[in-house]
Amino acid sequence: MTVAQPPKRARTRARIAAQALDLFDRQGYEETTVAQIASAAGVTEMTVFRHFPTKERLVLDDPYDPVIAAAISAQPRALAPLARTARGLRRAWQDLPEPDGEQVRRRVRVVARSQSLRASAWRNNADTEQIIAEQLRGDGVGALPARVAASAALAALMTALYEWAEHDDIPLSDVVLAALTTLDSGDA
Amino acid sequence: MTVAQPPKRARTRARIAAQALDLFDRQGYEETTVAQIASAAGVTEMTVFRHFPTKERLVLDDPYDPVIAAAISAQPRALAPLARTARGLRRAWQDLPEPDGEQVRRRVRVVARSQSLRASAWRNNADTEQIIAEQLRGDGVGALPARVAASAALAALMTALYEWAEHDDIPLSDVVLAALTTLDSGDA
DNA sequence: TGCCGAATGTTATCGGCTAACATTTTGCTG
DNA sequence: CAGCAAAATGTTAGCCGATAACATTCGGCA
Repeated sequence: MTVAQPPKRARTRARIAAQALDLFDRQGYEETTVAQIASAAGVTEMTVFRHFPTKERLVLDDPYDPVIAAAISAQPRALAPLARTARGLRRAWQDLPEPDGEQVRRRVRVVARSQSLRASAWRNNADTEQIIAEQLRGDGVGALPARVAASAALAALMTALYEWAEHDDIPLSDVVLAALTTLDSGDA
Repeated sequence: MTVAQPPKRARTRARIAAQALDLFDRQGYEETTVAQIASAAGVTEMTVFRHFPTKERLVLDDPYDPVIAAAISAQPRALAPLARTARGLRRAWQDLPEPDGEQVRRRVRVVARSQSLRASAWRNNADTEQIIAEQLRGDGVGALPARVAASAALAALMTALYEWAEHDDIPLSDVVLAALTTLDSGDA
């Protein structure tokens, strides 16, 4: 067993993540202790940290960056930076698979309800923001407008997600679309 | 001594804040320990926490909310939510006193350089964001567009501040104006 | 089966933060 | 100016998240 990760590690990791999400959703993020999560998953605190570098990471993850950058780059350069970013994000969103409902919603809701987690989510977005900004700059936008457009667009997106998570009846795509339209009223 | 706060408390508080800013600026936020701050201020750790509820609050403060809400409300309702917010913020900014340079710049720079502080700054903004959003809603904007516009505008503002803090030569008002113009290209 | 390395457990420690209680300082009042 | 109550600070103890060093168990393949 020298190379690819065996199933055991993955199973433990999944167990921990599941128990964590469960506890977070039921009692709140701050109110849940890593020790609780560990014992719920039949594991030691130490093991939790070996699978997830921080408590936040039990909830926050993000693999979307490349898709987003590409979609933004594909937008016409004639557009204003913000419009280009908004349309790029809209496009990227369409290309992404609609996530499987309830699971994601619970996750987002946990984040939405913890001030500290929302803050951390922002830190998580810093990477994405930088990638967007760099993409814009490479396409001829100045440094400040690039960063501004990127951060504003991401803020809008996050806000949309949080709003969605708290209202069971709205489809995700509608909310995201509406948010991005608030940034850039033009049609795609 | 039953009523108004005597000068001593204020002096101690100021001493702590000053030493903290100094240490943060020189060695970074994460790298500075509350114990260090305390001892630099000739005081106990406990006392630091009695003056500032958390370490973050040694850097982050914000008294601007009311001005902002008023300025946004004064904008014409015919405008799109984002445009109204951007122009309101621009207006509020003009009404505020230009802060006294270096002191503020150091503070912002400390925040800009710490991912975790930037994240916390966002949490700090949550109040302002809500106030802006409520103002917009009261003026006839839907819930989602209101929140989206508020968060996007604030994100833009913060980004401008960070950019400014890292470049000694640019005047603050220029950066802020440029950022808000990226959101809403129309003239005021 | 026996072995090697991966996965987990132990123990100790650090930094931010809180609570309960003791002590000093402050500045007014007599 | 003496004395007193409240305010300000100190002391001690502890919780929680996180990290490090070292020991132990487990899992699968030769």
